[in-house]
Amino acid sequence: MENKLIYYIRKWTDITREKEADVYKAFETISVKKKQKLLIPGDTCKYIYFITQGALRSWFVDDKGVEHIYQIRLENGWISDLESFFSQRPSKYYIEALEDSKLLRISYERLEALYIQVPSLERYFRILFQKAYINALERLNSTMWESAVDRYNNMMKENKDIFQRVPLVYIASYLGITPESLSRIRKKRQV
Amino acid sequence: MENKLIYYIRKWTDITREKEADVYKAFETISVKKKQKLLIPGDTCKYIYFITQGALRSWFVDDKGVEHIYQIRLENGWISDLESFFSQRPSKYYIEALEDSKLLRISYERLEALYIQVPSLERYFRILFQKAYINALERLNSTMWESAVDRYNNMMKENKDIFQRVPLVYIASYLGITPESLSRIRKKRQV
DNA sequence: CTCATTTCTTAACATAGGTCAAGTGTTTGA
DNA sequence: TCAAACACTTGACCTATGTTAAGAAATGAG
Repeated sequence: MENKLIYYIRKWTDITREKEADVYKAFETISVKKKQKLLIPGDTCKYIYFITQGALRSWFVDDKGVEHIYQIRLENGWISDLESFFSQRPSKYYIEALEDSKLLRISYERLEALYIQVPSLERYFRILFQKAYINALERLNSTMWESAVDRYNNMMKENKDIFQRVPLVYIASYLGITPESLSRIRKKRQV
Repeated sequence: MENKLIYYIRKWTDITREKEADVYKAFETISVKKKQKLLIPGDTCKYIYFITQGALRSWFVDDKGVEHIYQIRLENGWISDLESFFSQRPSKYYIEALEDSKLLRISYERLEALYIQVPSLERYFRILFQKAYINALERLNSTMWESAVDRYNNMMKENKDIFQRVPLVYIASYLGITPESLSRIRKKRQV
């Protein structure tokens, strides 16, 4: 199998070849063009997406009309609005491709059925959310207590690939600062 | 059963009375006095704790010696350092009781065994972490994009009980501001 | 009941990062 | 292929929140 999804499930759980096939069959492959939107506010998020190739971002627009990016994801990551997906209620987020991308998607009903058919999947997602939660708390601590410069440096260290592929405006927003500030930080660094 | 843990598991999963008993037996009940510590930096977090009564906080100390609170939890919540617990590596956090409290605790090995014995528990924790992750992202967005005043007002609306039971110094840190700032915010409000 | 400690408030001053405005490259799509 | 849209930078100025320092109020242990 050419994608990493099955690879990760296999890594974290005991799963039979047969069940792997069930999982694989439950996902649909889709291709999206750069700038194509997978979700807009008001719509309910029908799918969660595993990225096999490409890059996507997710953001919301505040009352003043300013965009705030809360996720940037590359291949082998998941993207969705989980709150909308799991509650099956309208989302406040956009999801859009930053590059032409290839995705695996699964719907809410299909996933619920699959949890029952393949209990290892429940374990996989338990571990996935556990890690995601720990990461989110780390990002929270860093946003609350580190300076913009430190956050920039950390991201440079840990997600260098994102800087090569994603416009700085989006990275600035993801870091919680303005593009102007990011520009100044980068200027200082080079000296 | 007098505590809410089984209640929540029952609410989110299909679990038999027999398996409920297995879960119940796997947890130990402990009592802690106000100011008693359950975890200090350098130690590995041996347990996750479900609070049946009381209040606890968790924090870390930065290189300048400043305390940063990242969790405040009341009864019917969980508290732990998940990163240390799941990796079984040393923690950088403190956990301490803010009031005399009663807790249910389970060790890493015991929990891993219980997942196998009671698959519904895997589902319970999958849903728990899913919700926790969604909350952490909400808190992140609010920290990044809302003013301290808005964060204070939201917390007042959603966690009024915490204000009645926890010193403001801790709440300020949890909100990502100094006690002085919180004091100013509260003063303005009353006018 | 009382002294020590903890918690909270206030004020003067400092600063990181935001805002506004303008300008220069660089893609992109008709 | 060339205008329009996007991406990035720079500078002058502004503001929310931090820092430092002090004191008042509340709480708690002996």
